[in-house]
Amino acid sequence: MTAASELTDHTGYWMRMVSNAVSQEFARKVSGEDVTVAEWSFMRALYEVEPTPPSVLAERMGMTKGAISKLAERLVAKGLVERTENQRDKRAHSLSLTKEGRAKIPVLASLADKNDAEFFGVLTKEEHKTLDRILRLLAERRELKSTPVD
Amino acid sequence: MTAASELTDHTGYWMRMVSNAVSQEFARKVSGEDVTVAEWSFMRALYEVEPTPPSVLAERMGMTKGAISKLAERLVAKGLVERTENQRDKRAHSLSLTKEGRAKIPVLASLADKNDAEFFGVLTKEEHKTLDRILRLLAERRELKSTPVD
DNA sequence: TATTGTTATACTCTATAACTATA
DNA sequence: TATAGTTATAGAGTATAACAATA
Repeated sequence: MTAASELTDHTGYWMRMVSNAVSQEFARKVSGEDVTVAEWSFMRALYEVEPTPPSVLAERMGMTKGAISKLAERLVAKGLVERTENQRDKRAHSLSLTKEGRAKIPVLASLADKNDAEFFGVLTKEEHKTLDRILRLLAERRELKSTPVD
Repeated sequence: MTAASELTDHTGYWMRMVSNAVSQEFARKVSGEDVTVAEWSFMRALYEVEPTPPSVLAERMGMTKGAISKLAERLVAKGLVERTENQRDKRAHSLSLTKEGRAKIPVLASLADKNDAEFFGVLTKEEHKTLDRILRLLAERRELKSTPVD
């Protein structure tokens, strides 16, 4: 096994390349809705769940509290997310989508559908399903073992 | 088909999540070698190929000329990449790895192996192979149809 | 004029670390 | 002291656009 052959075998390399292309194109699509990819991701994580504290969101999304804070601030400013105080612990609060935020989800989801179709449409149904299953498996594993230092 | 069920079906969403986690961890690993993820990707693209003009590299990597220029500058400063003039066309030049750059490749590749093992080791051999094949297929397709505007 | 590449500028994403307020 | 969250700072990554040199 030479260095050269190893070089063709890095899944992470190809994943980054593909993921970047998908995200870049998706960014173009959602920019018309005045939303960024990270914002969509954040809103999605809040869809159809109970109001969620920043700390929980950070763990779920694999981001630091600081990053969550910044994103939340932007989304609150845009009127898409709101904070609700925690009566028991005045340090804490929870985040949830506003009515407008919820209303925007289907629009963004349909853009995501379109983007998925563009990029993954070349795959057979079977391949696409497999890819999806594997990615979710990996995402779940990640959640179990790693959130960046804060 | 409700909005809720669509929401579980975005491959791009999961891919971004997994890819970011993989890249972040890999960034930590290569930082000890004073190299970033994008730099590794760049160096990799130059490994075992003819000296390559920035424009070709940009297309191959799905990046703009400007981004390539900036990366190249940094790698030249680090002594890992060098420019060779083009005698026929004085506007143009080609990029290639220096001796030190080439020497660094196996080290970085072994870190990439380790990172891959950490993240994709949970998969069966068959799943891993399938994932790899699909990603490459998608990467090739991307190259055919899209390079960002410049 | 068209093309190769660089430079200037700006913005997103995200981290680390210091800090504030509350517990 | 410990914890929840914010803020300050910084750097990677990458785009767009204006530019310079050469063709």
